[in-house]
Amino acid sequence: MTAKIGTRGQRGRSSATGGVPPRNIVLAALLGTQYKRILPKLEHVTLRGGQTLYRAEQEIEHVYFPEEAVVAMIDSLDDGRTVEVGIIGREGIVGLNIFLGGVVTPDKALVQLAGGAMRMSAKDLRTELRFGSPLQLLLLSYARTFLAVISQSVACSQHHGIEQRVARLLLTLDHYAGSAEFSMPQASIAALLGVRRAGVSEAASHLRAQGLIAYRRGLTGVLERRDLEKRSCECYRFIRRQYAAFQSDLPRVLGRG
Amino acid sequence: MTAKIGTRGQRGRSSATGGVPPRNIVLAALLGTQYKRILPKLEHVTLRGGQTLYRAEQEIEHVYFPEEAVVAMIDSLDDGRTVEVGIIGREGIVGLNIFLGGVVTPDKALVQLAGGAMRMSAKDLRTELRFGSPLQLLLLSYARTFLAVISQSVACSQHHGIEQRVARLLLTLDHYAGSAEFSMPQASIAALLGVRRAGVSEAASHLRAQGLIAYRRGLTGVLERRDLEKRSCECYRFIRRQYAAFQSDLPRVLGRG
DNA sequence: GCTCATTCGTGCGGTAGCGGACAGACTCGC
DNA sequence: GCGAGTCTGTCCGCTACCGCACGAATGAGC
Repeated sequence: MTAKIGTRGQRGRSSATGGVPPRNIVLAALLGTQYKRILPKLEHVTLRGGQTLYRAEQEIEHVYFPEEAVVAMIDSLDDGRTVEVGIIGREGIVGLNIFLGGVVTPDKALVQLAGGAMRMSAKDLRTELRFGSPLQLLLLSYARTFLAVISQSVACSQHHGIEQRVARLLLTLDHYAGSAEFSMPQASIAALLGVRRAGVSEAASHLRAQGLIAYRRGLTGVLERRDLEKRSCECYRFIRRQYAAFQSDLPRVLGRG
Repeated sequence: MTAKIGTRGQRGRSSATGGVPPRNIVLAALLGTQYKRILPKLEHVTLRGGQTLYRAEQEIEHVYFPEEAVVAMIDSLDDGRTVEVGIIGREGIVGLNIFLGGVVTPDKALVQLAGGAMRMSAKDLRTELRFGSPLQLLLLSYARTFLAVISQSVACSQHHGIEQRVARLLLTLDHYAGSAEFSMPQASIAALLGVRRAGVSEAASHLRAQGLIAYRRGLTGVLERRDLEKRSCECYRFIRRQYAAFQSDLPRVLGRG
């Protein structure tokens, strides 16, 4: 039952100085259009797990284009209870609100899985957006995707049980994780789902008993994606479909950039 | 206990042919900029309660700028269970996805309170957006507001009880309703919150017992806003704050249109 | 090898909300 | 005035999850 859990793998990181194609797919989509111009404004950073990128209601300084890193957008209530409203990996952008004309973020952004990301200052992004076209359209399209995903999250937290949601989350993290295992203690899962850690414990041990996942002391891995998807709620597939549509729609969106 | 509930009031409606300032605040914000040009493309319609404006995954034909009408965006799961992800009245727009470059809507749009709305064809909106500036910025800002609201909805459905959420919903409807009472059977409330009607029945009779609301046979009215707000979750205030910020931010947003 | 912080399993009583169901009350149409 | 349809109140057993709490296992640091 401890299969596959051991030393964690970490892939090499790309350089910001060109040559290597960007790992973040939003940036990759800009290859051949704006990418060369914005490249100097991009900076490569390594995000640590647990790092807070944004605090709620605070001014945003940078937008992030994750590579291996995975970031959660988290909404906190007055009494301190939390819930995740979106998981962002190499298919997305952290800092959508800047693009949407805002200055602050309503949510907290917390790094879930350590790894590399490219970032750009909010100021540069605003300047860049004046040049308009490709980046603008891309971000509009991403906003649409994100809106659909978060909308599904409302239904998910209303109607789906803990075990299904744990399965969904682990599938999502596994999808973005560069390695077979990733660091994710049950307490973090509980905070993301907005439930008790004890509830996560029960769900996780149940999934482990069926051989779908493996974990020990915060190191978690998905063993059987297919079967785990069956245990997950429809939301995982829904979200994947949204991101797939986002990507396959890019040619149309950027068509006459 | 049946105070104030009787014949329902309905205010007069504005004409699309100019003169009268628009009742939808997004349109109103365009006065002096784009409004005159887009006016001929706007059409006044009266929306019936229960009317479906969009079905999920269906192509959007019109965007709506509600006046007295109130529309709910509803997410449905495979098993038919539903939940509301946003209530849109005269402060908003139905059809954000078109603006965001989409063609279809992920959610269903269902008219909750009958009333007037202006509408524009999706095609005209797309054309209009090419001219850019004011409308574009306005919609970006609205998208940001909507994102914050829906994000709070996730936390709300995860952490708040039925009674609090019923209070929140009724406050919201009352805010948009032109009349003191509005038509809203418990079954509809239950569908919006994604809970059993029986649960709504208990919550509502509890609130009524305290004299905060009144209702009979689908006709509901808020009697004591202040006290009802205390019974509601923080989400109501949060949402009001977002919309207030949206409005007070309009000068900045449109500043150099 | 021992210590200590972290992580995980588990148990208990309590509760909110579920699914299903039914009866009473009201209202509209005829 | 009557029947049909709608809306609301309520009841049942049941499950999922809560809040709280404690002990055991693990692994990292010394």
